Amino acid sequence: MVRKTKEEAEKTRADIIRAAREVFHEHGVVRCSLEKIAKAAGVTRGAIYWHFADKAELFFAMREDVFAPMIERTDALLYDPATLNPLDAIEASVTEFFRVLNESPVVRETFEIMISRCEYVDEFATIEEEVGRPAWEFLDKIERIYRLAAEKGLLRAGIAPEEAARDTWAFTSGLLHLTLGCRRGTGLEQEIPVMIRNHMALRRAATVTPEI
Amino acid sequence: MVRKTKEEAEKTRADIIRAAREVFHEHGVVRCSLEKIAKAAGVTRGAIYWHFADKAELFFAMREDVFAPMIERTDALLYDPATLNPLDAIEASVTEFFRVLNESPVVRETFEIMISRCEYVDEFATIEEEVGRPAWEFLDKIERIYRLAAEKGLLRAGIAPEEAARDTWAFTSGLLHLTLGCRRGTGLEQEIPVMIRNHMALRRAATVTPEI
DNA sequence: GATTTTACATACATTCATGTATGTTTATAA
DNA sequence: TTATAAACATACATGAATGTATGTAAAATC
Repeated sequence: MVRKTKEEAEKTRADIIRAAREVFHEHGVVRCSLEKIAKAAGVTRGAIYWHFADKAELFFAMREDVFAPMIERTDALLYDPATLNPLDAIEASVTEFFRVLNESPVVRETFEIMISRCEYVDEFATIEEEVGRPAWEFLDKIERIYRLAAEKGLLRAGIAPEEAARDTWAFTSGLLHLTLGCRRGTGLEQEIPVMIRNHMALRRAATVTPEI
Repeated sequence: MVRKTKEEAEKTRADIIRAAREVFHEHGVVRCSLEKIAKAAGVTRGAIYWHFADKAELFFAMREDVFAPMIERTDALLYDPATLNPLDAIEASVTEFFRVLNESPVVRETFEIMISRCEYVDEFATIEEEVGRPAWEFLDKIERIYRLAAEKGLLRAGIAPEEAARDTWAFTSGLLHLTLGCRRGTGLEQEIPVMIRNHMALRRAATVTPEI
């Protein structure tokens, strides 16, 4: 059999993306061949060229597969109307991001590929812009939220919202790179929630702890 | 003429490293060919294979060329006995790091290559460990310094030295990745010293500002 | 001054990856 | 029911890139 139904074709596409992730992660995006990906997916290169124009497009599809739900998920926490303190929203969103990152191998592998297994040159140079965009959007988002917190008097006195936003932005990005770059087992993963909590605590306005 | 004097050979080696940096930066470490580097250096592949075993060794030599002086430079500020407040030492060291990064094209290109133009797989997987090592050593260094600051009562009350170290560590790493990842001209570079200053200011113990 | 290396250049063999062109079968629409 | 086109597999042409083997001329050594 050669011609498949639409569902079967979709499964083939998904198989290719899954195989691409595995092979990209093990051998690098530029270095690996489409032949290797095809074999890992149980198809031939013909199938890959049917579903994707080239390796760059396959890479982008693989990324989108993970990125879109991830952003949706963290944004939901960032903008959750039930959260009264905006700083709690930031803390919850960032914490959730790293929780998923550490618990989902697919997500983790995808980020590892993007950060340390891809050369952003030539056709991939334009992709770098795309890959980096969420980070820049995150800066805008938390800046607005920090401003909100400031208006509510929940941001520590003496800290400007823009300043807090850039600091948290750098902190988050650094945490991401360091936790991915490190060999597993240094125990950094367990510390992350505490680090985030401490980071945010520094920015919270002093409150009177209620006596019981 | 074929056989060169030792100084000429050293110049050839330096030329190759310089060319490698250019080509790595433009076309990626894995993707580019040694032929391209050879041409950019005005030699043949024979010369490269004479001076270096393979591309990985050339990459490593290029990195070391920039890394070693950089670490020496920042460590000098970090451990400067003339600096009374340890937090000043951290601030000076980090600020200097980013100053050099932004003012020296060679340094900047080298970091850009290591961060976004190299796939750390196969032979390069071991190199990743080396590339990441300074970051981990930096964590140890500033942790000790923050502890010193705490002993002197210069660290803000309520912050543990280890906690401060990890936070600054992530902040610095994030700043590096964000400033390199961004297209030039967003003006982030100018903001960096201020960001560092603000970051450190948050960690300084409250002092009585002397009245004049 | 003869010999040995050094510091490369040149040539060669091999391997591999890409893109496209061309089948081939079958779901699907008419 | 037949024509069309989807969903691939196969085959081919092409173009690198790598590593090594070999050549070679001048510097260094003796």
